[in-house]
Amino acid sequence: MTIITIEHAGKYDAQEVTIRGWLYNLRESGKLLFPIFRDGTGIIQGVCSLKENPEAFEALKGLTQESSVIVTGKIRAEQRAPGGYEMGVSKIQIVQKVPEATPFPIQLKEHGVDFLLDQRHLWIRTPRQAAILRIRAEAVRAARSFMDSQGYTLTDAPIFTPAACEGTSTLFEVNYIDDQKAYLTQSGQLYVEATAMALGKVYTFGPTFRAEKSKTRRHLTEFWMLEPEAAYAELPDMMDLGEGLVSAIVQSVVKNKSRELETLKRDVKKLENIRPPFPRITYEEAVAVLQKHGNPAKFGDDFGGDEETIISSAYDRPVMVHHYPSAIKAFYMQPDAVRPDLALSFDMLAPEGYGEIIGGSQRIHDYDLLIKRLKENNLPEESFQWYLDLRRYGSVPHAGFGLGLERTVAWITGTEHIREVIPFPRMIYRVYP
RNA sequence: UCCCCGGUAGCUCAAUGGUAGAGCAUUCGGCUGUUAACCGAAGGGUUGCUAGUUCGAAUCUAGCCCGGGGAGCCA
Repeated sequence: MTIITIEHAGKYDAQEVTIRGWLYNLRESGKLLFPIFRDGTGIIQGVCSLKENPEAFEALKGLTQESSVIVTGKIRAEQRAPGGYEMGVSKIQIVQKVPEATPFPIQLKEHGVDFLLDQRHLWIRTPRQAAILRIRAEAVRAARSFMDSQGYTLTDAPIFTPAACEGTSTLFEVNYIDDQKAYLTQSGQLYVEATAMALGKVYTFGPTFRAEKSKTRRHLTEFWMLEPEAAYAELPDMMDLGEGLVSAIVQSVVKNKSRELETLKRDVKKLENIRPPFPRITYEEAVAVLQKHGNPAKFGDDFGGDEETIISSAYDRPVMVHHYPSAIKAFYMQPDAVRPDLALSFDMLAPEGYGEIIGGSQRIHDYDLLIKRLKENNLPEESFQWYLDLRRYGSVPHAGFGLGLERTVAWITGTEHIREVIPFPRMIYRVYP
């Protein structure tokens, strides 16, 4: 018997096949049953009549939602079935029946966020969540593939770090061995600067941790970040790389995950536009745009969610804002040669109000300037000795950025909150399941 | 840390000072083309916790607990 996945059911019209999955729903109509099966790749309606298949009918009748089943039957085109195909069930094997006393908690109806997050391990079985996770996987695959194609080498940064990478955000402290303290990384950037001096063009892609007490739809305490870094690269090189990377991710999802985008009812037209070149405006131009919209922003302010939305909604693709004031940016960013009060930095803002998905910059490569900035920011010089070494031994101009995977996937999938685009979100006050 | 909102049956919600209810889910019965099927019946409650006001509190007050949205910070 041919075992198939539901996504390919249409190719087996009029053939008898076997599907291994779960009972998604069951409608009973007297001597006729309409089970809906899912197998992770999609859902398909089955039909089973008492008259034609009494054995299968009795096994299926009253079966509980999410019971695991192996079903065999003939696939046929059927207008009345969701998806256009249905299976005439002739044989069913129940792998495990969900007990009536403990029915599957997630019904085919609206549920509250709190409940769903407590049931996250089961919530991911629903078609919408499964589609999002498949798109996330495609985004990761496309991102790696693009970086590799551009000659970047993956050099993973450590997750345990001795001290703050940027000195600003709150860190998760962990007990290391023998009473030593260590911290969970909040960015692989400093390490990737080191590997860039070793290998030229590199990136790291892994989880990062922020103990900030942020409670917004754009924040997780554990999220994934892709951080390229290239020796001899300058700010415009990174803006080129960023728009190439984001375009590659989006186009790859559009091309290979159209079924999932359809499940999510995402407007694909908006994604098809996402191709280079992306608009680029300076920070000062962005402030002028904000003021024109009646926003009280002035030079020297950092942008919040409202500001990002105003700026990004003027474009149909991500916009890159560059040359922010040094005062509101990280200590390691290289000042502009002509306007030393501005940093060679850029943020990429996603359309439709999804906010910042990339933050990047050219890094300070001069030893004395870096020392000065460490002091200005009250950062302990001794913790940064290895980082300063990079400026002692053949320092070169270099640049990089960090791309937030969840924010990018939230935008691509049109998901309201980024907690839905990671299998098990870690948020302030929520580390279960 | 601050501001706002919420917590009633397994789930989604109603009841605004006077007997705690509906739909879904579960159980039982009915139905041969259902689309979160439908129809009939049953079981299911320490109204987040504590104290107070009151003849009487899900409802009013205070404190606490647990969530959600946003700000700041950031990806």
